[in-house]
Amino acid sequence: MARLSDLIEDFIKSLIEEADEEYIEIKRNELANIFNCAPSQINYVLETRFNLSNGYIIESRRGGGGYIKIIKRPVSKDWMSKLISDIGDNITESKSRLYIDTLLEHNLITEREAALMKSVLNEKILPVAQYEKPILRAILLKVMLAELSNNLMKRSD
Amino acid sequence: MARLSDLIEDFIKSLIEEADEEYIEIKRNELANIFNCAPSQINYVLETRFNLSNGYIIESRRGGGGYIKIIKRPVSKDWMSKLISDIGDNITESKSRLYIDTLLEHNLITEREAALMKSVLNEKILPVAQYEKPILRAILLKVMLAELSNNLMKRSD
DNA sequence: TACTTTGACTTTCTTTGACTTTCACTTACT
DNA sequence: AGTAAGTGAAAGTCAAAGAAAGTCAAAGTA
Repeated sequence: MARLSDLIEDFIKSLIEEADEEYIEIKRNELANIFNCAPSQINYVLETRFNLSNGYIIESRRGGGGYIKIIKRPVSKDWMSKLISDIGDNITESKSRLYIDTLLEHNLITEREAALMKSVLNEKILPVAQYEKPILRAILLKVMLAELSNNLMKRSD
Repeated sequence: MARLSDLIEDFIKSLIEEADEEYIEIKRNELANIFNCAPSQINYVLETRFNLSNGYIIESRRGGGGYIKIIKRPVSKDWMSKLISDIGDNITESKSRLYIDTLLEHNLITEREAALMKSVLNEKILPVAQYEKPILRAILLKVMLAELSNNLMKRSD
């Protein structure tokens, strides 16, 4: 007996497949309606199947005209995915700077982009406990790399 | 389906686009009439999409012959530092996206930079407790803006 | 035991409408 | 003629209603 969550997962993936772009927008209630389930079930599916480590980014808005946008980041099969898995769950500031400098050296990002990325990874500004900083930094770096991956891949192969 | 506020926003922006000057004058009631909405809806759009932080100034007059003047003003380093202080110590994701869109509109950043910035502010990826997200987001946004403003300064004449 | 499903409650954003304030123009009074 | 009061035409304010999505924990299931 297929789990509901799996059906919803497949459905969303096929929507993305059919779409011209690498993302789709859904209405949570509509989707819940199609599958005749609680709206919060959709959130569960998104959290468990469409999170960053699965290569997806979610954006949403509440209120009238609200929506959920599911963006696919094809980070799986190229060097970028290796980068991302290399980073792991935590990373020091100096290591993360090295990654960024490498991208810069290969002209994959601009000086300003590098500066922007570094600014956010700065040890001093991260407002969390000492031991959590490398964890937070790893997530921030990964999400930025994922964001860039689309663009970078197009140029690099 | 599409938010009424967004339609009105787009309409106003295209009016400014077409205008010879960097401003337009509207009649609140006429505009409300075009969109078949309550006049105060116009105020809502102005407050949320055409405020100072978004790079616009509003001037108006009541009474007979009244009008609303919407002025698009060039954003500068001064504007940026004002924005930084306006942000305060917490901010929602949608507000922060609006600010980034403003930078983009005024050609202070590229599409890729905008995407990069938005990615780290994403509600779903910030790995901290719910109530801390707006706080962390404010810090990240401000540090990136500061970095940009630095960078712009170097370049600028 | 871990994963899934459900539902009550919360938060965010938008839309509407009743009421208020301001302004230009007219009318009335000295 | 000059001022004061009245009138109607704007725009402003604010709170309530509406429309989504988010959260969290309890209950169900494999």
